[in-house]
Amino acid sequence: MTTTTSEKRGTGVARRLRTSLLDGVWEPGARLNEVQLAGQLGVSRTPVRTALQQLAGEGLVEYKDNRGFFVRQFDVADIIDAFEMRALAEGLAARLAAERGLSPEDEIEIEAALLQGDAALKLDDVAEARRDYSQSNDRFHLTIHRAARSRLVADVIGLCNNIPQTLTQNVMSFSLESVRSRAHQHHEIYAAILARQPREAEDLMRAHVLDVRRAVARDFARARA
Amino acid sequence: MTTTTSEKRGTGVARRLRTSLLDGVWEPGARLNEVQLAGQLGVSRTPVRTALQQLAGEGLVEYKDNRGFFVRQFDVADIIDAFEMRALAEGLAARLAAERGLSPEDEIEIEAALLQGDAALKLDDVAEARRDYSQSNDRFHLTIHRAARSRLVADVIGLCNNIPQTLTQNVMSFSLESVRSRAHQHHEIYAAILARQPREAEDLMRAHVLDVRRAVARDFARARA
DNA sequence: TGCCGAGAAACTGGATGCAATGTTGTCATT
DNA sequence: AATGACAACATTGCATCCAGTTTCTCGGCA
Repeated sequence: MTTTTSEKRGTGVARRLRTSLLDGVWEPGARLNEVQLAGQLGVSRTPVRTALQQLAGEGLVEYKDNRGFFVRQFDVADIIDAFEMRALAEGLAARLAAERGLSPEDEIEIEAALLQGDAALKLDDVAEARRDYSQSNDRFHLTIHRAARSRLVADVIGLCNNIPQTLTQNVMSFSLESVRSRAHQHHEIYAAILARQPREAEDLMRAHVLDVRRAVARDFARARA
Repeated sequence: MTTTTSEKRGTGVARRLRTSLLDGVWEPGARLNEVQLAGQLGVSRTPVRTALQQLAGEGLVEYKDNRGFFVRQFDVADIIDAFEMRALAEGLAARLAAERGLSPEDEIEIEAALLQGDAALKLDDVAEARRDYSQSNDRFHLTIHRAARSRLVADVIGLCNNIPQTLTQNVMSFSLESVRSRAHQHHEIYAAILARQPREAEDLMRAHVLDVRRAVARDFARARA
């Protein structure tokens, strides 16, 4: 018996499968049985196939002829590449945002995100601080993606983010201290965008993402030690 | 009655639709009727839907709830953004190729591509020259993508290339002279990769793609005049 | 003439059935 | 005991069918 939350649209199937994939519910390389998934999700094979097709396009699952869908497995190089690509794409997004200018709504949203982030870092409850900061971080970056006004750039960043989530998310939960050390970068990036300085915004954002990459790598190494 | 070339696999449907889309067979924004396409392709709606979903992931068509698939329409900003993104992604590919090194097969392939390109530019028949150079250009870039050994980077470049093809392809057919003026860049990029100089390979490739963008923009403007 | 709405037609979303392909387990042979 | 052939089973690919939504048509009305 399934929960059957009465999703109004088939995309809900893709969303549910995506979160399961990102949460690492299935082993990397595992075969995804359509009838089994259909049973678990309370729908027929058709929407399951639709969702899997979509997720294959996002790079989360792989398709093999006449054999169906398998959970994509990532290695260390994939994660490194994803950060490199993300640094470039987010840098471009920041540059475009600076070139095309922020809408009043975007300004409000970014400033709210920055406030939320600063407040989160002063919290005593570590779990709460992480949750709040993570949310503010998402708001900050998402708003810049929107401000870039480029579907392609947004798609590319989405592609990059789909990849390491499962690893980085866990790893990210370590050093709140290192997060704190990078908090000022968000403010500087915002200032550059506001001042309509595309070159500077791009450089700052690119360096910021690469800093995050470094921090993740460091925490990852520490976790293994 | 359709041609029914007896494709062995459903992916053939996606391939045929993709080429039709890139060739501009349908108006931008046109609705793609599933039963009609199924009839034309000689299959049922199911594989057509599968293909359209895949093409939606590639950004060639758009999906609207309960209304089906529509031909994606691009504007000038989309094309500019695609070149910017492609410059970054191809630059990254060149850097990764320089870092990870070329396989002997890749070396052979690139050198063959360069030879073909040089030969093409000496041909008298302009149409033949264009066709040959275009092919050599594809070989050159595709080999570098492969040498980068990064599925994500290859996917991103694919995303970028899906976008302006229909416009750039036509426009590209203009200035063979401007193509000739950039021919040496391929050699320089290859030299940098061979010499294992990632930074230089990235910079050269990025500049190369942006040069192409400039040339396309110039030819486009000239065509309108 | 132009606008609006009800009903009809067309189309998509999802479920199901069937043929083809892939997988697995058994058993005989060496 | 290992291997290979083969048959039974499981799973996918595609076609078709039905239900819900959208789109079109056409008559009514201002």
